[in-house]
Amino acid sequence: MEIEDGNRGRRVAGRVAGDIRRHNRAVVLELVRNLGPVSRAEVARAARLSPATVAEIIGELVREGLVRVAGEGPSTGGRPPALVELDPEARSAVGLEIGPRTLTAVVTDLNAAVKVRVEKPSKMVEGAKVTAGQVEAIFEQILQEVPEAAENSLGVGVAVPAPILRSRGTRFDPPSDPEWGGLDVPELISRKFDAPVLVDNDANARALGEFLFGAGRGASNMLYVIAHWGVGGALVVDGDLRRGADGGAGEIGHTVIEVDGPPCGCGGYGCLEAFAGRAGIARRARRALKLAGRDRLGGVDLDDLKVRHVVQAARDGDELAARVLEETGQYLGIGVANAINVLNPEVVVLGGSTVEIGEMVTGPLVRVARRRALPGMAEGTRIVKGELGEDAGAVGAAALVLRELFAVSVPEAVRRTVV
Amino acid sequence: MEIEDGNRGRRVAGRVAGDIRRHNRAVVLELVRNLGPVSRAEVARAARLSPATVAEIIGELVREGLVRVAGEGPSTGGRPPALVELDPEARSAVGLEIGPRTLTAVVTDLNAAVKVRVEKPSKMVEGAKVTAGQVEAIFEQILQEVPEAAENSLGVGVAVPAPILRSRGTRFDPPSDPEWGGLDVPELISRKFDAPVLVDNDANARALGEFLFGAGRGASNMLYVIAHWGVGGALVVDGDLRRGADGGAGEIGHTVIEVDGPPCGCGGYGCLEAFAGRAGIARRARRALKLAGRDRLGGVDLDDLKVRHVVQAARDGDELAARVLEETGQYLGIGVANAINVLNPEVVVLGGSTVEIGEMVTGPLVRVARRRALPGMAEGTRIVKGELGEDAGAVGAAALVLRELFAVSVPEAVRRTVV
DNA sequence: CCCACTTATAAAACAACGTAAATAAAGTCT
DNA sequence: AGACTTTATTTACGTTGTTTTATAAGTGGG
Repeated sequence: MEIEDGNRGRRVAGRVAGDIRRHNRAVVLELVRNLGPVSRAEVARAARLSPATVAEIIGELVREGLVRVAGEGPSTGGRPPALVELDPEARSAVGLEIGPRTLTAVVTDLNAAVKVRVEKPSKMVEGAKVTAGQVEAIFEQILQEVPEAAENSLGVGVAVPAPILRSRGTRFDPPSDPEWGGLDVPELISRKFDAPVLVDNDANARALGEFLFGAGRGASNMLYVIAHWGVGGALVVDGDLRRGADGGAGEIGHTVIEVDGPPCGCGGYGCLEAFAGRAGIARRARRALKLAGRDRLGGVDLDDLKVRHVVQAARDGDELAARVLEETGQYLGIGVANAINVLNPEVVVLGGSTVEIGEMVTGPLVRVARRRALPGMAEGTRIVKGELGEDAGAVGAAALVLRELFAVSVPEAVRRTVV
Repeated sequence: MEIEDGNRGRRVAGRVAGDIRRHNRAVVLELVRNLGPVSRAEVARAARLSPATVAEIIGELVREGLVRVAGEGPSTGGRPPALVELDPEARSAVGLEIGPRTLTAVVTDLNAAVKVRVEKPSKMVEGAKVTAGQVEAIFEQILQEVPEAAENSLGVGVAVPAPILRSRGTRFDPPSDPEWGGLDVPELISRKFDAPVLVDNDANARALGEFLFGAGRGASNMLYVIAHWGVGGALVVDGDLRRGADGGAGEIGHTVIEVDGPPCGCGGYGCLEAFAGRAGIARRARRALKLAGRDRLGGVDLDDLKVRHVVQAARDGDELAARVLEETGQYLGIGVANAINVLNPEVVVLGGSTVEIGEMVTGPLVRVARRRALPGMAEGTRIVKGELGEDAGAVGAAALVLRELFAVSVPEAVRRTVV
């Protein structure tokens, strides 16, 4: 119900009765989801709505199958409540993560629990055509394993490793690969799978997943940080994922933490990613080894050194390697501290392979983030690892769809929907 | 209508019919304000509401005196429209800025135009008692000059140079002065002036002023930066001022831009403020002079060197001083670039005395901000000086009150209101 | 064991709000 | 002069949530 008008870009629109109903329906559904088996009366209290209204909405949800009765609760001095809960099997959602080397798709229930998982190798460097073929193959396989997937599904969410800017379309061109040639993801998927398609970048999708179903549940302000090949992020401000003016918000990886720092892949200098991205970690490791007069690490030549070798060496007790990882955490901690100062979130959720390295990285990360944030600012901030695990990208993509059901706030204006 | 509930901190609340009316009233009033003399029909189109609804709401606003008819517009082939516009004189607002050395109060109309201005010197170092007395004196003077101020006023906004955290009260204790002793601003003002009082920190107030009445008008995403004694900021995200989880959002001044940089007043190292705050500028100037083997600048001894001496020297052609100011702009530009990457705003508004130095600072600031933001990110971002001038703080404080009238989105949960 | 008291749920009367359609008002255009 | 257009107002109506009332189904004291 929000529109763009001539008012210099500000969105202003009136509301009608249907908007109230949509809002209250989402509020009730979200409360039923979160409070587990719960009585209508308690939902009414939590939502600040009258019992009558809540009863009617829940009746509607029960008729639609989204909510089911779940026995009777204990009496607290009166008639015992009839409990209701979300029926997670009522509908499903599909999430597809297009990674640089792999395609991962999941079919989830309404709790974002993975029910079917399909993975196919597909290196992006092989071009858009090849990836398109693999995407089609994935959806064929999904339909084979779950023939009713399309009808039962709320839609398909897609996470792509590139910004989805308002000023461009759903066509997806990774910035790292100018030869790619463009891939109109919704168009492609709608050929095989008859459901709405929503596309967003992978950091936003993961953030949304953690916000709705993972470590950020219940927070109003959340910062998500993903440290993988690059370093990215996404923001939840006052209860909703925020994309900024053009959809590019959250790019914490290219904030400068060293004015005259090393060059970064983005063309700048001293970006966080130049220190704590994969390439940056390897670069620092090589430099440290050279300074120490060593030309090998755990049997690997300097020129072939990858992050996994550094991790292995650190686990095997190599102190230099351990220090490189510690510094990685420290750099990330500074980036996180900076973002905490700007956003003052109540929770920071960390994801990505660099975080998965473990305590060697996250320990210093958390310590430095707390120490270098403005005193008082980070005290109330939890800094935790994501809960969505290895399939966070695909599950987050599914969350793009599930959000439509649960999100209380008005959905974003930028929705890339086909059919 | 938003409440805190047990749902792990997330705010969820149902809406009722009255919420619709409140929302639509604000939408209509905001459109009338922004579109100047405008017909009911045009407002209806812009608001996506039916002509009937808009007519009724405007009738209500006219009866209340907030809106008045302003002649007739030209016919476009049919009945000529009766134009309506905001009557800025209908009500007033009071804004008080408590600065480190000065108290400034303004009485404004509904367009935030200053009608009365009262200033009193009051150094915060003299303690809360003295300041309290001066605040009372200011309101006495206001009531003397405009006896009807209290009845006519929507309320009093107060901007204080300290974070207003949700976790603390309205009691205001500047972090720089532990001896201060606390000042309950709403309580104090309500002794003299019978109107609601809203308190926020100065950066938030200024940002709100620029957003509603100044350089940020019409934007949805805005970053405000104030470079004065320190460096601060505030955020508008998706059409509303955002304060973060605890009210501390926007502290751009203490983001780290140099991992091993110079110590900052906050206890950290390499913060933006350590380079571009007043103390940082003076420190860099002294250091540059020493390196150049000079012990004076424009007749001033190194130990007494203040920013104003650097500015004077630069204006008089001193190249070293000019370079110090250029670097100040560059450091600020890096901080702005970092925030642009995280927030992707459509406009950055600059304020504070350091920005007022002029092109010598803002030129490099804008250039560096554009160059060091992620490619593509800053292209659509305007970077401009604030439009509210010298009284931006006090006018912004008044905006805290005016916002209640115009703000379309739900008002923040944290309102410090007395009476 | 019964009766007063709670608590939960359902149903009916009611009030607020916006819309659609009809009507009136006041112009333009051929 | 007559058809058409645009703006504004009035009226009937539908949606939505609330309040009130009734009903169901427990608890607890005497």
